Amino acid sequence: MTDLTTPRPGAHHLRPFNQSLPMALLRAREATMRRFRPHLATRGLTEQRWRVLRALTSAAEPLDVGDVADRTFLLAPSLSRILTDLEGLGLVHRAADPVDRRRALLSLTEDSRRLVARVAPESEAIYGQIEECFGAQRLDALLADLRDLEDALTEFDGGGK
Amino acid sequence: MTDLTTPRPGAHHLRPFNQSLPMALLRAREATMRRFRPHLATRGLTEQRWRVLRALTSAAEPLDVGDVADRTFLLAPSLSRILTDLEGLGLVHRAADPVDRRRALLSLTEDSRRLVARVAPESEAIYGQIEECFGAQRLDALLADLRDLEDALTEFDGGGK
DNA sequence: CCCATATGTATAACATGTGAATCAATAGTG
DNA sequence: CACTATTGATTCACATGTTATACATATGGG
Repeated sequence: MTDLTTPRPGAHHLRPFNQSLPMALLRAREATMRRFRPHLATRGLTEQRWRVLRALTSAAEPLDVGDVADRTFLLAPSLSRILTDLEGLGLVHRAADPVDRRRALLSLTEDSRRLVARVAPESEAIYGQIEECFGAQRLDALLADLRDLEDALTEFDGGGK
Repeated sequence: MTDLTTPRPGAHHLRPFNQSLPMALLRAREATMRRFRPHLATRGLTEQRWRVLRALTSAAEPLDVGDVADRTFLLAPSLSRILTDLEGLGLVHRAADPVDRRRALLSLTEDSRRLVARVAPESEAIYGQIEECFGAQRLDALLADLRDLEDALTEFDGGGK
């Protein structure tokens, strides 16, 4: 039987790449999102739009674009387009910060609050199914490991960015 | 102290979404890929192109497009574009399957074998750094958990797709 | 006050993700 | 053999990811 895991001298070795970390994370995420996407789609929401609404929902004060970018893990160009769309749909209100007019202060509209109130329970129900499938305690442990991994990898990247 | 984790009756509950599984997976993956992307970029490779080359490298026989899609976890439209690019760069050879002329059989060129031979060791070195940061055993455990999660979530999706 | 620099957003350009539609070739059926 | 359904692959349309760039406003010296 051929050994696929041990490097042979003189030959470059590549681990079977189903087992590579980036692929594993990608596959796990895709399996997870497959549960949520159809549900969000029925409300005209994409995953990213939903993330923006959630970030604004959980904030007491209006947030500027940079705040939302950090919390949603969206890059500025993507976020800029998404905000334009959400504003067009009447789900987000944009206003210039009176103190620093470079900043745009973002807040939810009444429509979007109602939308969030409808979507949130269904979304939590799906999350509950996932906890049930995988085990709530295991899921918590996995989340902790993922955070540790992120911290370990980010630590030496220069910290700031 | 405000309880942020228990749903209150009458109010929809949303878990603080840094703690949500999709976000955790996204962040962990991004932290990981930040390590690999600059390295691949110096060779003119994107993450996805590299996945295609790896899939073909690890296969003994030429693969058809569907095989590569499954192994790389790329969707057909993305893969189709990437193959066009890779063919244009002289890194992949496309030939019609003589038996079933719908299929395109894909194989590496000599150029791409040389490229893989140069990139693979550097890529493995980065992987080694990650193992060092996080701990090799912990990493293995994490990979196993991720696979379990994927299996648990996929089990009831209808199996086939 | 003027300038150079830094910072917050937005745009541009290209590659990929995602779902739907298309097209060619094959397989099944009568 | 003709007709239809299915399959492998591509193309289309649109949203997002990613990097580099542009633009406006602020900030900190001279």
